[in-house]
Amino acid sequence: MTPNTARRNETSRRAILTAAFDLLQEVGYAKVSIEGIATRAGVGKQTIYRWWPSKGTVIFDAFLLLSEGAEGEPPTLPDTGDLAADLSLVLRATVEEMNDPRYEQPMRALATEITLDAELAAAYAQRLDGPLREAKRQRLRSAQQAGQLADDLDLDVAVDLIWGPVLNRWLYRSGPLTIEYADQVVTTALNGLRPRRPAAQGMPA
Amino acid sequence: MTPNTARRNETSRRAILTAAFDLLQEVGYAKVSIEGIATRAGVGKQTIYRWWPSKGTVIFDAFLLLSEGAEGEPPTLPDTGDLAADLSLVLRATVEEMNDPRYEQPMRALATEITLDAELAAAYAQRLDGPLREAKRQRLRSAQQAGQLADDLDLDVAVDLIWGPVLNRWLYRSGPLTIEYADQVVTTALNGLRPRRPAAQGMPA
Amino acid sequence: MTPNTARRNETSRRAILTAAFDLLQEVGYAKVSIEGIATRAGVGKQTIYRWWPSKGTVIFDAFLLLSEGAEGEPPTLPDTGDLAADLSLVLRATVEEMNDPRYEQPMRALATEITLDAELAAAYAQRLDGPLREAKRQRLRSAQQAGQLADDLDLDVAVDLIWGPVLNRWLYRSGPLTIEYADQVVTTALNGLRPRRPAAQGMPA
Amino acid sequence: MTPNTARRNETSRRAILTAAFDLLQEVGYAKVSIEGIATRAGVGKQTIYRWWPSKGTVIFDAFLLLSEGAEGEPPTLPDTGDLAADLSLVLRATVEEMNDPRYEQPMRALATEITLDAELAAAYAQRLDGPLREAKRQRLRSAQQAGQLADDLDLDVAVDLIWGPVLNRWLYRSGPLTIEYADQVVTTALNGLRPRRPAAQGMPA
DNA sequence: ACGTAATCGAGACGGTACGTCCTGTCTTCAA
DNA sequence: TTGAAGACAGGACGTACCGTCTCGATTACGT
Repeated sequence: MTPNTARRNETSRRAILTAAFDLLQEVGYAKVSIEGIATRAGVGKQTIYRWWPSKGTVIFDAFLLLSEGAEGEPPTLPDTGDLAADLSLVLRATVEEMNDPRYEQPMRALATEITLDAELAAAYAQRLDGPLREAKRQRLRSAQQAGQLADDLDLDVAVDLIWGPVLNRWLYRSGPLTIEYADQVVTTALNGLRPRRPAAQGMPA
Repeated sequence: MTPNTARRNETSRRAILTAAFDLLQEVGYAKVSIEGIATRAGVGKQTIYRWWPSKGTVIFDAFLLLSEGAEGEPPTLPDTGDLAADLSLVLRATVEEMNDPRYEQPMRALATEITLDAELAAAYAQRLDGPLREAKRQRLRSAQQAGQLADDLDLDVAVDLIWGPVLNRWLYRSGPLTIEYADQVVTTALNGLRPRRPAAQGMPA
Repeated sequence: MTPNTARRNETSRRAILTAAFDLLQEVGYAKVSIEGIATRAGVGKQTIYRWWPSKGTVIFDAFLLLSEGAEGEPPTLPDTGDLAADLSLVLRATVEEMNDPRYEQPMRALATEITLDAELAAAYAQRLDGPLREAKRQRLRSAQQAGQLADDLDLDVAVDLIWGPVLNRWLYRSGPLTIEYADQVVTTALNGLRPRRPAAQGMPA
Repeated sequence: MTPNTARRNETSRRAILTAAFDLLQEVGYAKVSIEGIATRAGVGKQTIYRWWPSKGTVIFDAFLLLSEGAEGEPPTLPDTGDLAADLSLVLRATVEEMNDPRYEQPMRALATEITLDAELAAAYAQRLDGPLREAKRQRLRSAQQAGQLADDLDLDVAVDLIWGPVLNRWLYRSGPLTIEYADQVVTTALNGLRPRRPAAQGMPA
């Protein structure tokens, strides 16, 4: 039933994923069709249907292909000891990527597919977001061990608190997604909404 | 050119929006078509195309119809003086709505449309999310004035910090969306990620 | 279920049938597709599928359209009193039509469809061949009444005996299909295979 | 270039031809595909494409295989001296074969291919119909020499006159194909359409 | 109250894409 | 080297919808 992966044509695979990504960028998610991807990739439609069950999985794999180059070495976040600065650096980069016209359309397409398809969401959580999220958690853990974060802090919640607002503002376009906003999120998340006595801030590393 | 709204058939309008919402719930966004909505509503296709420019706006209006009942009195958040408790109450309700099978599919459909269509996102920000967001801001402002929140806090960032993680976890299914999670987000957002001297908690500055 | 014939677009109908006939002639039956007919006719595929259940019925109707001009007055065979001459005239015309490159491919296509589809064969017998066959029968009946044909002759068998060999030689290409052959068939059918005393032949009209 | 016939796998060849014939019978010409034949025969597609240039030639060879058993001794028609009786016998058998559900679909498929493909028609005339037609001619020649048929009779025309009507009625389903019809054709062909003095019948010239 | 003009349900139309089946070619691997 | 297996580019299938259009039949106005 499942086709023999061993015989798979790697050239066609890459052509399909590249075509899919490029088309997303050029014409936008709504106008991308399997037929269009096949034509652009110089491939028969059946070759797509043989290996991918849905348009969403093609898009997903297109992103996987992008990140394949960096495979081997798992991603890490910078760790200078200054947590706020490190987080700011990373979050600013995220914001810039989200504003990059080359990635915006494809990323929105991926987000859409994940929103609608639970299976894809699981795959995303495991294969695309997984390593990155682990790096984020790791950076926070390091800070926690240095006494810069609360001992009882749930690191997953912490990650959500920092990256959630940014991702959300991007998806819903609920406001300008700027570097300043990123910094505000970092600061506010670190300090909390409540008033804070100055003495409590800026503990030495 | 623009159709005369005065002559619009209100019965058809409601039938279309109800049919759209019901179909989203029953068959999911991907399988909902204008044609299907028209048939289900017992309406000609042209009647839809005459009044709505896209499927997304139909879905949007279907949500507007839902919230029409509560029109007149703008929404407010509870204000018992205990900010954490009030936020927890509201966020728990949000979580429960997101987990309600009656609303999940339609809400995901709306989120999808907003993600892909900037115009729709603006309409959403203004007409659907606007009043609610103002209520959230208002509750926080009230707390701020009572000295429970930092003076220099940007209330929009604060709203994002509280609701962003939840909305995000729901969209991406990046983890279980429970009442406990809602509470954790509230607590962590209020206190911040940094260690906080116990004495400093819940005390006016 | 059946579409409303009243709303049918007559222009499209003629374009489809003309395109079908022309394509048969130009590229041959095997390479004619519904898709090709639709494109050539400048018509959506659905417009063909809406009104015709199969490629065969389209081809059939294309022939019907051709003979629509002559509708009204039923066809008749010439009746000069000289049966052999009249039959020869008609059969020669048939042979020439079969050898006409404009009609050969379409006629072979129609023959093929009739061979494979009993329903189409019935439609052919009734609507396309029917009037013509009646005319043939009528000419023979006239001769029979004039004492030129056997009293107990079954006219349907007689028609088959004259036209069957020609049609068959055309279909199977079992030999050259010439005017001489047509005449031979007429003479042989009229006289029979058996030897015939000269006196029996050439009865005065 | 041309595959080496010596190395050909006879088992596969028979499996293919048998599968083709069986499929024609079971699902009809329109639904038979090379792919289907290969699967049914337990054979790779390439094995078919290697040895046959078209679906028509496969079908043709399937019929050849059927008549292979009788190879060696060329077919003959019965010759009791009573021509009418002998022809009736043979034509009745033909009619029965045409009405046999086991052969009808395959024979229609073969007829279709011959109608559309001149090369195949030539192969048919030579290899499948050839010997049989020669037998028919031979029987008539024998009768002619016995003075039962006209001296100047063209035997090919005579064969067409007898078998043409039957084959035609079968292909076009223009009427019931019965034993009675077969007999009528024989009688009418022998006697001709013209009136015949009773005394002249069955008498040597 | 009455024409008249817009809206309505209905659905045909030219199209695009779907997901499937098949064609004829090619490659891989076992015998 | 042949053959079974099956991937490949490509073309057509028959279906579902798109957004536009045309058809009467209401329907609500403005006179």
